Amino acid sequence: MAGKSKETYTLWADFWKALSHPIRLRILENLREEGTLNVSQLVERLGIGQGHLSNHLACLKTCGLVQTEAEGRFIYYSLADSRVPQLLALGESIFSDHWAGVATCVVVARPGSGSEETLPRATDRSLIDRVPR
Amino acid sequence: MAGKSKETYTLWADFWKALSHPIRLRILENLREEGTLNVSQLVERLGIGQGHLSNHLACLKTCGLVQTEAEGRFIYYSLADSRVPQLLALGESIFSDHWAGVATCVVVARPGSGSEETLPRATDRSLIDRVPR
DNA sequence: TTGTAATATTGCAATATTACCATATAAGGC
DNA sequence: GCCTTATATGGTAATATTGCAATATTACAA
Repeated sequence: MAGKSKETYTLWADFWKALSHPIRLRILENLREEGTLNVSQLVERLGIGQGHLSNHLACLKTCGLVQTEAEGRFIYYSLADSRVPQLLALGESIFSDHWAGVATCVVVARPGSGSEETLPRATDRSLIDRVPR
Repeated sequence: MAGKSKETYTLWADFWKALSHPIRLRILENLREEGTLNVSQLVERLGIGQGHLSNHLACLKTCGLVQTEAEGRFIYYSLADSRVPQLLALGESIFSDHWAGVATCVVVARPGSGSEETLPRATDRSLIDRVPR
């Protein structure tokens, strides 16, 4: 029997959910590239409403993926620790080998996730270049 | 600008969703411990309906987290490759430092994920009922 | 104090996901 | 062929999540 209780798995699943949203992933990638960004800078980069972004930031923070530092009325966000970029890199590694399958998964893929008719954009070299044809 | 398209982030988020369900995590942990299990063995270990399990297994397979080998009428499932247990270990490492926060995250935590109001759970009558008044 | 910019919180309609059941397929033995 | 077991698929009611707009808070400067 696996050593954890059912409740623990539910909570652990909730942790993974923090990574399961395109906006939250874009936030993490922006922070990985830039190191530190405040909310206004993220609003600008992501092109979404401030309130909406704020909800996602709160989620990432309580789940331990980002940390904040207040400076005057600006709040600077950055990745919480070095395990976070490691986790992103490992996930991306597996994902990039299986993105075509993910797009067909009825459980997980949304009705516009990519390969319904058009497979991921040709602008995305980092992934496209690995795709077998 | 982060190098990926919005569509790619959506698909990547879908990949993480494969990890974001307690039953799918329990499947992965059982496979990590046992190496290989068929569907009937998993039904028994998890105590859920076979059809329900089958949907989750299909999800894990198309997302590249598990692989199968048919042997007669049995289908044996195992983790897809060595990156999968690495990913689980890294995720668990971060999660175990932040589970209390995860439980409070409005975006991600379900209404029964664990410590709604830190430890002595409201459902724990044995404690609550003792409180005078 | 008042004004204003930066960020957070809340309410809710629209949308997506889950759990369960019934049914379908596939393989092996008789 | 027919029966049984192992696994997969489809429909759908119940439930959970998202996106957005309105509102609240906080910090600073004048």
